[in-house]
Amino acid sequence: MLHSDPPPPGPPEEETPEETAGGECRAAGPGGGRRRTRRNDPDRRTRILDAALDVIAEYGVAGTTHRHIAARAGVPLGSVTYHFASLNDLQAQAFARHVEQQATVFEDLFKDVATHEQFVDVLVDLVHGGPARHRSAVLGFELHLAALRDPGLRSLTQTWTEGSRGVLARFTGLDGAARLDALLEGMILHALLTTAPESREATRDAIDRTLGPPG
Amino acid sequence: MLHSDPPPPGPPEEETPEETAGGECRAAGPGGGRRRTRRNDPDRRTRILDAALDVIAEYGVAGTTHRHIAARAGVPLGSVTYHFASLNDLQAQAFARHVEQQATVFEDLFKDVATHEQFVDVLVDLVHGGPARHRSAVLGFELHLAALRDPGLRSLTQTWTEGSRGVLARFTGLDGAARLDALLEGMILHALLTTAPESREATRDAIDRTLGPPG
Amino acid sequence: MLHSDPPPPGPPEEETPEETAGGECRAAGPGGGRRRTRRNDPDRRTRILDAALDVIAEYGVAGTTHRHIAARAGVPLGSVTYHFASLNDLQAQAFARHVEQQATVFEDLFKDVATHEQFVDVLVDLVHGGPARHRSAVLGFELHLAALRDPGLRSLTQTWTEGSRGVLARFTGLDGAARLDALLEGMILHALLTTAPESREATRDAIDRTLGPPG
Amino acid sequence: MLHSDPPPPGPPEEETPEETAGGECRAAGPGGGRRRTRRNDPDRRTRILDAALDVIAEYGVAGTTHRHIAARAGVPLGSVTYHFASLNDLQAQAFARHVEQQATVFEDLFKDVATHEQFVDVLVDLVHGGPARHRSAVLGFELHLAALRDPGLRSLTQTWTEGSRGVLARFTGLDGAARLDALLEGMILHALLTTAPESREATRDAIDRTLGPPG
DNA sequence: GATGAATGAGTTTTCATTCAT
DNA sequence: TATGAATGAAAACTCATTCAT
Repeated sequence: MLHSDPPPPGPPEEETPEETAGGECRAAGPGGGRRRTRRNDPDRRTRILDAALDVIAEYGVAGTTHRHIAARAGVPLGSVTYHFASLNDLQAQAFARHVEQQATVFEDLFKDVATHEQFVDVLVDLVHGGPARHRSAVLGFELHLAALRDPGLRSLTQTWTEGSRGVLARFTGLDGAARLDALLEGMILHALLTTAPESREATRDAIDRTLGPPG
Repeated sequence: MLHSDPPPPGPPEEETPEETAGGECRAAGPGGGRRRTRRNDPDRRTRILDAALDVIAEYGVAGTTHRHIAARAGVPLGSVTYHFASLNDLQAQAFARHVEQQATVFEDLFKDVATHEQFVDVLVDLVHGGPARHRSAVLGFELHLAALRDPGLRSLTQTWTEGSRGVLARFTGLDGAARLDALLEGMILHALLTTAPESREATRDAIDRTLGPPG
Repeated sequence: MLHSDPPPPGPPEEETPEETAGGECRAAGPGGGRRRTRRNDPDRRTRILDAALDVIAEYGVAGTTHRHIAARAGVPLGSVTYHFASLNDLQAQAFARHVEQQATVFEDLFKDVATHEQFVDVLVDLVHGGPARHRSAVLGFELHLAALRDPGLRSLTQTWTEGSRGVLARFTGLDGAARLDALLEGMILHALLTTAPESREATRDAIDRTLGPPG
Repeated sequence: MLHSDPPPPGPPEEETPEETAGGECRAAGPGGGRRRTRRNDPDRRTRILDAALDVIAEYGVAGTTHRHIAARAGVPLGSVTYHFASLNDLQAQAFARHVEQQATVFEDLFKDVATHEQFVDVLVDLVHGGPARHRSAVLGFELHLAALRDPGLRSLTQTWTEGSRGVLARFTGLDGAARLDALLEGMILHALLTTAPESREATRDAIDRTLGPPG
């Protein structure tokens, strides 16, 4: 449920080239031999996915088109439709990549947390992340909205929620994690939109209450 | 920040009547039947706005088109572009209408609340509102996302937030209202998506902690 | 063939209200009594015509629409369609008004011409009229182009040509007028477009040759 | 400034083929007939440009639409918008092509001119070109009008004017070329519109005076 | 008489997707 | 394998015109 910006799309993790996408209608060439001219741009697929995430974050799902994505990725239009069977497919895979990345990022946030104090500090940072977290926060909400209408995306939101709650639960227990999850989500959304941000103290207070003894 | 469904928008589902009018001036004999074009429809504008909200709720801002809206409102396509200068304009006015309506609805929810018990009950109902609240909840989040990119919509989200916080603050004080607002937002979003809803008790517990003494 | 800007649309010459246009399909009311509520804006018709000429000059025939004209004239859209049966009609009548006005203007230009010297001076002024003549020059060429495709406008161009040649012929004879007419037309067109205008001397030279003894 | 008709644009008049392609991928059995979609059409772009010029000549810039052009070129509508970013763009490129073509045509007219007599003969032919020159003459004036409003087209009219004057100047000197240019322009415009064409002798006379000794 | 509302046709443009190469 | 060309569908929007009031 939390998000921060993914590493720059330089050298990503060399996705397995299982081409589920593209040209699934095409008659297989004679012999189906796997020529390897493709090696010259091995991470184009992931470049496209990252570009798609950029576009979704900037223009919303409504403004996401093959052309925008191709332009952002710096690849020809045909390359996008070649690598992904449909725009829906591409969006789904992009969101999947985002969730995967954010799971790691989120996990790492708490790597060095030893005390409750530190734990809360990290959470407050998360809410007050400012522009640095803008992209990932927006992507998170876009995914939630999209999942509302596309059941195929539900597994992603579920994975995400479970993952982040799992991390939080190590510090709060399962119930506290659920409460915290909701609270953070709401506070991040408001932080994105407000012109008068809450103080860090107010944020900390809200978190403390959620984690403290029942009222 | 809270929402429930507005009254059903008049008689919808009446697909575009496909009126083949035009240029019949010289063909109609003295016995020409009087076609029932242009019914007097004084609140067509608002019907279109309600239809737009329906469409946004169902398909998202991404899937909102003049055609969808016209079909849903039971008016010809040209009628939509006649009443609204652009699709953006229409969306903005629809959201404005939604915010206005929800302000009233939200206010009314607490009209008869006398005790703290009753107050919390209403809040829990809000989160667990089920399909009845689906439409307004979705519209709320769509508006938030849209406002993220269109500064022109910010005043709406601000009005909304201030309004609902104002109502809540009568029971909780300003700070409590802000905390509650965020918490409810997050819980409603999760309630929309989850397949395993939280129990009412868990929801009540979260609310109680947020309103109770600091941890 | 020459043109300069018409007088400001203040008090025009009170066109005869022969409403050939508008609502020709409407069933005449009982008794067809001529109520006189219309007297409150007697020159609205001509205001619309002048606005149409403005729009044609500025945007070309291609950009001429009821809406543009209505906006320019400061009248409601319905008023334009009420006074003129069709857009074509309106354009034709606007061009007719223009030709009529320009005939007068052109005539007046030579009112005080006594010598050949003065005559040529006026012609040179005409070509070098600058922005003051821009509108009428453009309208002249728009009319010519439009008349190329709409034979109904031919009588206007013919009237115009005959009129201006008639005036010129008083100083040059018929043949000279025809030559002069063509030369001026070409020079005016070039003057409209060029960034490096000819000198007045060059213009005068060209006129002199055209009027002088055969080569 | 001069113009004559380009070679006929390939095989026109072949209305849009109404190819109902799309999404047949899963329906075509192993014996599915091989539809002859997408013929290899390397100069479709220029065919569209020529069609655009035809349409402009026939209906004017005002009547030039994607649909008209597509129909005239015998290509589907989408093909026109694929090759040209906007209708303005298309018009500009079409005009550019026209100017380019006419430069050559104009040059060629004078290729074999050896004497002054022959030179004047060619000019008189130009003015009295009749229907054969209609298209290019109209296009010339349409371009001039369009350039009046779109500064981006000014370079075209400038190129054109300079080019034709350059050719004329070889026979007349620069000043004479400018005078001749204007005179011819005006005479061609009048020739297009008049129902009573001037005699060739009158045309020759006007040219002679323009080229002869100053009056 | 005059006009705001209304509408169907048509405009430009965008776009997902297909396919020849 | 990869891509530029191509295309049908549909999007947003414009507009001449009609008509109830």
